[in-house]
Amino acid sequence: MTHKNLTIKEIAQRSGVSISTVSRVLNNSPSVSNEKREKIQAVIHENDYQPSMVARSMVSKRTHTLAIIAPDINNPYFTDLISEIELIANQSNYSILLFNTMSAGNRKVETKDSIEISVFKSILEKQVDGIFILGGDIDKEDLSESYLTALNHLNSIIPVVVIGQYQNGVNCHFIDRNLKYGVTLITQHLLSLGYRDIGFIGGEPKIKITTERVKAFKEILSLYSSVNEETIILNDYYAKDGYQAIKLLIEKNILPKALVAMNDQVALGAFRALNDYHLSCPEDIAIVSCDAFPDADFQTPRITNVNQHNHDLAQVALTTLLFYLDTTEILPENMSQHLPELVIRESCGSKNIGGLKL
Amino acid sequence: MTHKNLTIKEIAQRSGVSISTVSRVLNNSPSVSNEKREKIQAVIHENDYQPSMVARSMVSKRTHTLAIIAPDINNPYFTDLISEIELIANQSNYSILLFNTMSAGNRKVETKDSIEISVFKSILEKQVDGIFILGGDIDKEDLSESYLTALNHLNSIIPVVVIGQYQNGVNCHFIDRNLKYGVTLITQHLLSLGYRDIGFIGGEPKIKITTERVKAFKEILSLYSSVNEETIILNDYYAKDGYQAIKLLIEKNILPKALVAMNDQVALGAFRALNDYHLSCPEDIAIVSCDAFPDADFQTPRITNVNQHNHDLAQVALTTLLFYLDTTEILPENMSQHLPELVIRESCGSKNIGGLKL
DNA sequence: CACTATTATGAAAACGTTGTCAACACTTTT
DNA sequence: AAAAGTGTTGACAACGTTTTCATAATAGTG
Repeated sequence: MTHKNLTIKEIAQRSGVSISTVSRVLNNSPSVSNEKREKIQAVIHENDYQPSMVARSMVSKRTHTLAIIAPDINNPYFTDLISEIELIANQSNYSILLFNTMSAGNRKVETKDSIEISVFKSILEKQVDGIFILGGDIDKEDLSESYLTALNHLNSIIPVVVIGQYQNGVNCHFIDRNLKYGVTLITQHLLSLGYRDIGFIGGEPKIKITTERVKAFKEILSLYSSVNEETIILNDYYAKDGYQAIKLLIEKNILPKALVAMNDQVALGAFRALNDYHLSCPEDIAIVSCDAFPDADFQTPRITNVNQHNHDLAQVALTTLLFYLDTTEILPENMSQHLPELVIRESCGSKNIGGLKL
Repeated sequence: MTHKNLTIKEIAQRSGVSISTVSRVLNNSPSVSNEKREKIQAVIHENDYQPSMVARSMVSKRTHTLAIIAPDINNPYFTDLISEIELIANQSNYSILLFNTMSAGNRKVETKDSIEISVFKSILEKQVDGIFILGGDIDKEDLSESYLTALNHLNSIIPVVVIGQYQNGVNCHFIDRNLKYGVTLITQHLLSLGYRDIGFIGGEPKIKITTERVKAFKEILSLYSSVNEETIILNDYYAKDGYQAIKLLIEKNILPKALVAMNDQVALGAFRALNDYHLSCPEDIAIVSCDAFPDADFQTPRITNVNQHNHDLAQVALTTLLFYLDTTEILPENMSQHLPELVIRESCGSKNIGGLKL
């Protein structure tokens, strides 16, 4: 803390030129004599001079910073997205301002005034160039009026890209997650293995990700079998919830032959509960998941799941946002993204049952 | 993007006062007549006016932003720290600029010029008020000369707090992790259960976290038994590495009776490998871990491990950094933090062996 | 050789705040 | 009644850049 960064003025003085000329070499303007350019560059280098982004932002109106709003950065789904966005953003010379709204996860906070709305204020203050919303309030089926106005106001000043399901009345750009396709894929896999008695576990009830998936699940299941509402247990997205779901099904004595879990964590919790009741997957029950997390291939049993290609999602989101940064007012067509991909491992019991066809 | 944020000038005009007066109400200066204050506040509210942090930073030299440099935000250890730091920082009105250096993890990048050094430059540019380094290059046993100068230069301008082991020649403030204590604790537990043939798996070889732990492991083990270097397998911090380690030990036919794993992920990978060889934990071998990750209690077997109380670490780190922000030049005494805590579950086999004492 | 392009340079305004200072209108003190 | 204090207010400099504009120096043209 003894040192301080020099200013362009001091660089100019030490190089014996004007501020303007230094600015020119900083911005690679061609109209500077080689002699002075070299001298200036030498001085810059000697003093480890870094131009102040703050001052630059002052005039350019750009902070080269993007905000990410995520509800729970301890959840692998979000960190996967965040790390991918961060990577690509850095390559395009943008930094990431991270806001963890804690509106999901172990340490979830319930307040009457949404944390997210107050986060919007901070973001406005910070004058980021663009904003990603990865989940949280935006996923609720019943958006509050105040949240909606706050979000639309935000979006009217700074472009917002939401990774999630489209919501009526929200003006932001949505990157759709193709939620239905993934569940359909994996439920179909269970069906094609011969399972008919299939339930669904995990996911918060009034959240779009959950409701959309459950809806798609019921649709496909009802084509081949009947839906038993009792074996659809919605609580939350974590291991404890898979555990609780299994416990409930067993206690009520309605454990089905197969289950679709919201994600790998829920599946993990389910495995644990089964073990505690001396049952095992896939012998006694098949369990698959809609959302792959990093260690699926190391769990016992290895989890049959759907790889949602979140990396790819992040890429599309960033491209979209960068687009809006420059070319205001024009809407791009939906960009391509990889479709969810079924990854067959052990927990579906495909090895045991062995390819019954539909 | 149709709207734009007003400036203080426009607020002043619409309120019929000078810029200075508006600035006074923004900063709660007492010397403003009630009449004008109310008028101005009304105008501010009507227009959703947010003062520009950029302009404020320009004059105050403070951005109210802290940077976090982490090597792999897909690793629960880091997200745990990040989310805790973010939470407390927000409460103190600081925002978090996140830099993921990808110097660890699945997508690790190797370059001749350290990514971290280039991150230092971005950070300098952004003029954050303080910096956290959570891991990465700083943990290397042999720090490169260029990294060291870059880091010390950075720290001479912006205060840096490192969560990690002290390094000679680095001037930053270090928050020590008490690494030794945790391994000692858990190794002692194995010893007290009667195990003598104990190995160690996981962790990158030339990284301080690893070397410190292995050293402590050897120290305590050698008091009661002999150390077999062959059963110490250092590769990396992830599930694949636990898997690989077990595979190696089995192939060389030197699988010990118990293993200390670097962290829960390594343990998970080890469980998986055992299963593939039709062995099981803890019946055939006990496996415990030095670093707890969220789902330890849902794995099969439930993992006996050490809770390092990382939350607490984050708290200390933030307090330290905030201290340096205001009171330059003075060193605070080490703040208290929770000691690592042994959590006995199943994977140590304590239930089977049942309390042999040392 | 005068006249116009072209290139290199610096002065000064602008960005949106805060902070210092002076000025004004009142009170209060002497 | 003059002096001194107190509470409100606005003008203006400052923060570190970029950008616009004018100008000086050089080269190219008829």
